Amino acid sequence: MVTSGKDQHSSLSCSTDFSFRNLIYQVSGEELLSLLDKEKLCVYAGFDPTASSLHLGNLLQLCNLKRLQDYGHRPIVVLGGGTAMIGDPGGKSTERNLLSSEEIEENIKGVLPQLEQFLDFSSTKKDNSALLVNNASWLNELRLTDFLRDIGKHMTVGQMVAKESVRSRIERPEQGISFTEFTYMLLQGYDFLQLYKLYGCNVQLGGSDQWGNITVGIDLIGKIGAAKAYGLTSPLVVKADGTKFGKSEQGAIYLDKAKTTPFALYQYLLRSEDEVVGAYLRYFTFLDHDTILDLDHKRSTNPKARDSQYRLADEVCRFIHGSEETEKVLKASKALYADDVALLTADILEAVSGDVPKTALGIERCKAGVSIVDVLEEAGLAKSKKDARTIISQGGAYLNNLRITDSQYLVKPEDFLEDRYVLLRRGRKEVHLLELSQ
RNA sequence: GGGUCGGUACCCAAGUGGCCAAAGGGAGCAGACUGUAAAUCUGUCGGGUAACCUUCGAAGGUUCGAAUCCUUCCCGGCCCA
Repeated sequence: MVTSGKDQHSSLSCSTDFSFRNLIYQVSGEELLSLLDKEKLCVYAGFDPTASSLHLGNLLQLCNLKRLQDYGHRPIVVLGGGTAMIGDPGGKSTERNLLSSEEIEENIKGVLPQLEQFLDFSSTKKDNSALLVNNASWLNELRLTDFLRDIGKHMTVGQMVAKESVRSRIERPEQGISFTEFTYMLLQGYDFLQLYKLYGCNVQLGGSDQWGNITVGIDLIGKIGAAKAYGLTSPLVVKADGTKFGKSEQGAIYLDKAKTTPFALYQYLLRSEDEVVGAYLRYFTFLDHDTILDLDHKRSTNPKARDSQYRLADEVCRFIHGSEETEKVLKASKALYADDVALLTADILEAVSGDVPKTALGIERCKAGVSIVDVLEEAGLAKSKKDARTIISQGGAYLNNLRITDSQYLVKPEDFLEDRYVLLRRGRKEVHLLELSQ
């Protein structure tokens, strides 16, 4: 289908691009694909502010909105200030703890600027500048009796119970589902209806777990608005072992650099498995098809070079944190993972010191020598002294990229490169900077 | 409310008076091999350098000695009302 040729990308149709990238899991109405190519549509995706930052799990929908904007469609980002009050039962096996409105308010403050950075909201861009709305603005105004008459009347309990998100919870009596969460789909459906009424928006994007909620909206628009609306879901993004993408052992990988450093984000992506990196390149980058196919080819012929992983990490890091930050990360990654100690100049460490967790060590204490075990524990690289000893005895502790094998080792001022920094590392992954202080 | 079965470390799950910090599996962590991948293999996996300390739903009790026996309580499943 997709042939080579340098001019492909610019002339590529929207639906072809989405198909190539394997972004289409379910569509309601096949004609949506041709509409995407022929007309300028208004599309939306929602994000519930359940944390104070977006995370990698949200990235796919953000990229999709951006792609569609690039093809001339108008994206609407719905911030779920209202729906976050209720909690989506989808994807959860047990009842959620409700967030307070203060927490949601805080979360919105964090998420808002992030959303604004990924799409073009400038009004100069003729008619498809992005729009950001908070569904609290209509949901919190909604009167229960009106809602039940106008919306609830159109849905049967049978339909609602049949939705996967609800059924899976009901079938397991020990989990159950509250009426509150049961109602969630109606609120999301109402969102869609509102957006249709206010902005003529008739396409909703989401992950595959959103399908049930999206179809509720489509039904409502059909019944109340007497219009045709569409839904498009993307596949669930998973890692090679089948678990959800975007979670590390420490927790979610956030897009906020205060929560997850650009360095950590870059490293996370760099470690993507061969089996899935091709999919990630399609999902999360804006590279043209030839480049992606070329990377596929290189990966199968010379996997050792890890071209795909490097490119993925680079592209995504640039997209999220910008080029300047990414250059620093590249430099840091190169230096910190080099076996050559000579590369570890204080300059480089200085440059990366913002990207890597850091602990101060007093010079007076240091003169007497500080046990490596204590240092590892204080830096948080080991959760206890025993853990620190274990790691040392197993050969997983490094000081300035040299393996420490003696748990009696004392850290002294001369270990500090140019009297300033010591680079600690646990295993292959976790690095920490020690800074000499007065 | 009655009956009954259960609650063990991050999760699943053995253990039913001393040999139990507690089998086994999974996850995690580290190492080897590699490519900062996967698979595989090895080690580790409550805290403490150690003596030892804290842990088997909670609190008491019996005993030289309790995860294991007794009492009460809390929580969950199933059955009956």
